[in-house]
Amino acid sequence: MFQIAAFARLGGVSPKVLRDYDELGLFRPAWVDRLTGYRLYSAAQLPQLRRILALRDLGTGLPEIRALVVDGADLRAVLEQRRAALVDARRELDRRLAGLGISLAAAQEGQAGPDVVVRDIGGELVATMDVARVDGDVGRAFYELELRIRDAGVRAAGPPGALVRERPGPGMQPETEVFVPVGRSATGLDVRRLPVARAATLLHEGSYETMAATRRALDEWCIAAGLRPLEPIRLLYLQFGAEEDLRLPRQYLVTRAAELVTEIQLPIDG
Amino acid sequence: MFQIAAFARLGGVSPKVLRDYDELGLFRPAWVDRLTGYRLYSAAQLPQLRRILALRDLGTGLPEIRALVVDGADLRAVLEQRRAALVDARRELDRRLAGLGISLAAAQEGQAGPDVVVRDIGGELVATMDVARVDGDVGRAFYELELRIRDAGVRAAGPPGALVRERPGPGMQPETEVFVPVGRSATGLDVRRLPVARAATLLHEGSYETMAATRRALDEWCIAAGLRPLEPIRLLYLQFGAEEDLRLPRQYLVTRAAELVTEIQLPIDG
DNA sequence: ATGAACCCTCACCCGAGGTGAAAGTCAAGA
DNA sequence: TCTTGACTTTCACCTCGGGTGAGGGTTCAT
Repeated sequence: MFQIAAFARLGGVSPKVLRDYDELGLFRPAWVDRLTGYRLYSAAQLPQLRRILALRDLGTGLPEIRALVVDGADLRAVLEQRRAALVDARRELDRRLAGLGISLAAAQEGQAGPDVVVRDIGGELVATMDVARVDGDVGRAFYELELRIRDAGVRAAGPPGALVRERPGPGMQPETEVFVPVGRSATGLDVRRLPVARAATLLHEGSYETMAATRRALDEWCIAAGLRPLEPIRLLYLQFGAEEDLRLPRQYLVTRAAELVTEIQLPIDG
Repeated sequence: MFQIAAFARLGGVSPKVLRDYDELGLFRPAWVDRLTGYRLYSAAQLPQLRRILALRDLGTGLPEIRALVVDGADLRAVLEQRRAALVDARRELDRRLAGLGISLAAAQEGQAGPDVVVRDIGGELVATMDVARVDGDVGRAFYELELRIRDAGVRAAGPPGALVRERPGPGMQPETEVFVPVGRSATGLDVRRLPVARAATLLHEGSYETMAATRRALDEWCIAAGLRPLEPIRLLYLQFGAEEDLRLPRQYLVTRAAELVTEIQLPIDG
């Protein structure tokens, strides 16, 4: 029989871990001295501890390990699930490393890399208007859309945006649809829910005239990260200049071009 | 200006995170209402938040992010360090996935996979004896070594083991050296410190006659995990049968072959 | 005036342990 | 027999990056 420190050394863990596992009912000592409370472990217990540690290294939670080791739950199901989780983690890791490479290359030249954030977007209820309906004039499309929203007695619930299909087909012009988040549907409005999607997002600061460069940087980032960009992309006008009678919440208005903030959201596959 | 919930949505975080970052001094709202305590954020702050989130996604700790973003520490050094950490994590992840593949294949056939644990070993002070000095008789080598240790007035500090060079050279026989951990050096003993190394470890239960199969399983595991095994391997006799007058701590003694426990430690590269 | 949707602080919870205090146990050596 | 040092025990509190909920204040539209 081994005292706790000796056994912990054999297992490659700390005594505290063994005491915690004892308390959790996950791994109990072979013998506990009634008088002193000393925990004593046998060498035959070591393989069992090793199994627990192997599962733990796979990222299995302690309660789940207990279900497996103590209650005899289905090992294969858990292993399959752990594999899926590890594969996901690996993909995520690869993406981070690729982005890091770009940031480091930029840092080499004293610049800052693009702060791309991959996250889930969408799910908002929005009122939409196709820009083609007003001769391709985005500004006027927003104006008309706001007018309609006001007429319908609805309030904008967030910053406005646009869905852009950059390559709707060979030789075709980009198709743009503008939208404004709304709280509820109403007659006279084209209201639908934006699909939820995973997207690589990058902020563009300043004039819209320099946005193409930011758009390209996002594309390059995605390609480096091994992500396949999808259509349509989304633009979110987080801070924009507009006529006062666009009845958007005041907070999105700004006058100086340098203060414009636009988010480019590039949906990705997987 | 945005209230906290709206700004949190734009950043893709929860309001609690923004409040925590404020308290940490990591990211403060552009304006705080004196009367109500309401935090108000500007769109111009969003890029800064995104930078923080990008660093966080790389696994940078919040205090370190603060050093970078608030105190203007050296970004490149941190990025390099993060890259090293991520590369390490990726290697670890690949290893776990490979081991998981073996376990799943075994589970497919209703068996249990080998519970290989990769960890750092070594660093102990040991008294050694070359088995060649007693005509290759391992049992006798242990006996002689124990005798010497006793004569030197030293106590064994742990289970005995062996260093085995399985392929010392083309056409050569394995070379074995036995050792016993000791607390201190003494005259008449060959005492040295075992080198610290990263090793894939696997327990073998039962008779020594079936140990070769366990040894092979460990080798296969390493190859699948893309690890290069090194020499010499270490065997640790965690529970063994021996004559009573080997003055090892009583706890390592056992009589029945089924209760023998031996750890095979295969040093690996990286 | 009232309800809904915000906001504030404060306190506690999670996992998987690390750290340290106060006190008990045990074996070897003087 | 006494001391010393290396063990052990329990208990409580800390870590990190948040989540959750209570209790109470504010703002806005109806």
